[in-house]
Amino acid sequence: MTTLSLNRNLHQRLQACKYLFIKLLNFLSEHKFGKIAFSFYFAFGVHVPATIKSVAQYAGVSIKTVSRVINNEGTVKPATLEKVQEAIEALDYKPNKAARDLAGRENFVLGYVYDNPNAYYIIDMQKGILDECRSSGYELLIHPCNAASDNIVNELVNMVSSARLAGLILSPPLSEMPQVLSALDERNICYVRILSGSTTPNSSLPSVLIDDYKAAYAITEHLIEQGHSRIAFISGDMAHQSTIERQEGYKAALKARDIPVDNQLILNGTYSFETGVKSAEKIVKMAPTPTAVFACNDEIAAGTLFGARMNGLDVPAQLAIAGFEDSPFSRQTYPTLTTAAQPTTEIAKSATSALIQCIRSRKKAGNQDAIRSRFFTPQLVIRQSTKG
Amino acid sequence: MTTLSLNRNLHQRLQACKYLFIKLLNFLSEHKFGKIAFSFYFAFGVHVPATIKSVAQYAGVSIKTVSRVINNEGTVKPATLEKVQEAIEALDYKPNKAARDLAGRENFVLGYVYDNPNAYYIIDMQKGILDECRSSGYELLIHPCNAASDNIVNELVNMVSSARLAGLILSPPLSEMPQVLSALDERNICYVRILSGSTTPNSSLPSVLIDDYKAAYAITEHLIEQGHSRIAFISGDMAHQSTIERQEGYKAALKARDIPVDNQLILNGTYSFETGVKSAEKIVKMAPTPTAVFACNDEIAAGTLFGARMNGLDVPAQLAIAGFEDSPFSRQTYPTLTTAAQPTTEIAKSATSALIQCIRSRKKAGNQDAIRSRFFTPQLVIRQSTKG
DNA sequence: CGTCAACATGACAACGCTGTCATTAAATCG
DNA sequence: CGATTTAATGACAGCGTTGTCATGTTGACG
Repeated sequence: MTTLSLNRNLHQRLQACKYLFIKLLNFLSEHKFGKIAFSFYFAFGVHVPATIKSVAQYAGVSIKTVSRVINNEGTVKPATLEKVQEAIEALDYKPNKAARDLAGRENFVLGYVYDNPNAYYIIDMQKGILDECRSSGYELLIHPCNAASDNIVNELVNMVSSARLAGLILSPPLSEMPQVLSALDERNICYVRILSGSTTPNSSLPSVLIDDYKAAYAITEHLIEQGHSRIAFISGDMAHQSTIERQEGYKAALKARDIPVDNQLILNGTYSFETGVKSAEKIVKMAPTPTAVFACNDEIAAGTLFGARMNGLDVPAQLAIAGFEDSPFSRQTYPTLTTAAQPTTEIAKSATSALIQCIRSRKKAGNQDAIRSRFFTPQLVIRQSTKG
Repeated sequence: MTTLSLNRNLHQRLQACKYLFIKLLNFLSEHKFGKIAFSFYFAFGVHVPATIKSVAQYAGVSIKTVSRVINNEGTVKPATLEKVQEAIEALDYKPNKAARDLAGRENFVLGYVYDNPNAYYIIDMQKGILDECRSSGYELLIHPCNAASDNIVNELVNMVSSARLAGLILSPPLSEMPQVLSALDERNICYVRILSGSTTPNSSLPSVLIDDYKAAYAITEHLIEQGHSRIAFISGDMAHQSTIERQEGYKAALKARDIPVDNQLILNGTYSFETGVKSAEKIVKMAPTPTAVFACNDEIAAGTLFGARMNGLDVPAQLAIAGFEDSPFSRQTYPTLTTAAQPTTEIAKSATSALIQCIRSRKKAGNQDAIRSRFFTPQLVIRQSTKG
């Protein structure tokens, strides 16, 4: 046997040597270097990141105690805590996410799922989520998808299980799809919803509510104050609750001023530039022509502006246009667009922190803090497109 | 001792029971259920994902062989391979990323680092990268950052080491910053660069090259063909190589038609709407007034359009405007903008696949496939803003 | 039909952390 | 101030992979 193994090919022999050598180095480092910052440079200039073990050794405690410190378990004596924190600092220790994920039940990864053609919105959302993630040690998996796909429920569930996600951030329209929500509930998956509305949904999970109704009311009110009474409304996708809320706000504001709601002035569409263009063409043909348009978002509004101009209409003199969302390009049309600004990055942060809180409270069975919704109301921003 | 431990608090006792119970269940599942699809539902409806172990057992091989199959190591007999693949299918096995990351040297995570205010570009890039990642089992970490920050090099290096990234995708301007590149090289970090140029950079790492020069040449040529000879050029940030390439292309096209390059017609700026607005104001004051403008990107072009209109100029009759990039909003201005279209999503895919290939070839020391650059040339898209 | 590569496969120790439970130190109480 | 609870800490076994090395197995060759 031994003679045979001596005849094995050179490659394997060399590997064996290397292996032994590494063991030797590890042994030496463990027994000789004591309080030296392992994290710097090792023999051969190989960077060896600090591990929980080296921190424990440096601080003179067990690895479990270090684990307690980094997980904020709270059952560590102040003196010990300080020692450990010093060690962490000194060694520039960063917990290995893979190891934590493997050892623990859930991964420190959140998923952001969206189906939204608005690039600016997505970028702002990502920014807010990332900010919050970084300060809590979570990572973010982004997942653009097609909400209309038949397979969307499976797709999401698979993603959660295969990436072992700790939780999901859902923005509209996914946050408003019952089949998605119930599938997640069934599998006990944590999620936070960002959605349109003003009342807390009946759910044990957190939500961030955007009061589109109130903002749409304010926009409509503003148009009325500018002297308009024939105000057209261009809807986005009816699958988005926001469309409905905005329409309701529009109607309510009209009613409050005793202006009858004329259903012919309400045009259906999607959240797209094209909808705006097409709607503008319909609007110019109406008689009497509306003097103002409230478009469900800035993209539609920009399209409407485009269409109005193609038809030789002056904005705002002949047609006032208001959008919604405060996309950068609402400032980049001529004239600039009146709109409602929502603090997207703030909303994202708020949602993310709610989600993380929810995940944490789930881990500790007892600690069922009341889940509270958070509320935001987009603010009216008056620009050139409605100011005669 | 024993009596003492019997008096321990109830909580700990219960946990001990639970622990034993789980062990029992595991034991049973291992010794009784043989070829049953463990992955479905376990006692108590708890979903237990298949592991490499269950696959091995199902297929009647060792876990190492399964590992060989999922890593495509190629040293598995066809018959065995098939057995294992069947087992994987049957159990719906998905390798646990955390475990792979922990056991292996590098994580299956790529980083996309960017500092770019153009939301559409970022979204398209993300989409392409994600597509490629999904089909190769990688994950994506996105990292928006500030390239002008003093600390940018440290920030990136820290990110790579703390998330144990396998590689980085760099888009401009980060892909063109020597200090960033050399820091990454020093630490032997794999990256792929997307950058402006037409010649392969001197590097052992892959690049994706965008031939801005050629595209800018084409745009300028188009303007000349429309009868323009006084063509202003509005630069983006000079820190972007693309700005320089585009300017060079512009100059070369002029020279080729014997039109002298007038440096007064070249305006400096940043890749922003504001730059366009301000430049338009300077342009209308020039005498003789330029009849065409080539803006370094669509955002500047949109700003120029805005500024021109503010000054009562008709586009394209009095001033033709061309942009660059084919952002969606180049289609959403009135008139629509002539521009150069780059297939951003394709570029992202190409870059990502190059990176993954590079990472793989690094793992196997011998397999040094030649690193080849990939080339893209943005294509001229003629729209209303330059067509009298 | 023994010999010896080359090929195929397996046993087992890492990887760095958290969960479980045992143990020790500190606090509380009768 | 000893008994007993409670707080703090530690020892150690996983978690699901991959890397290392050893051990079959096969096939070509003399």
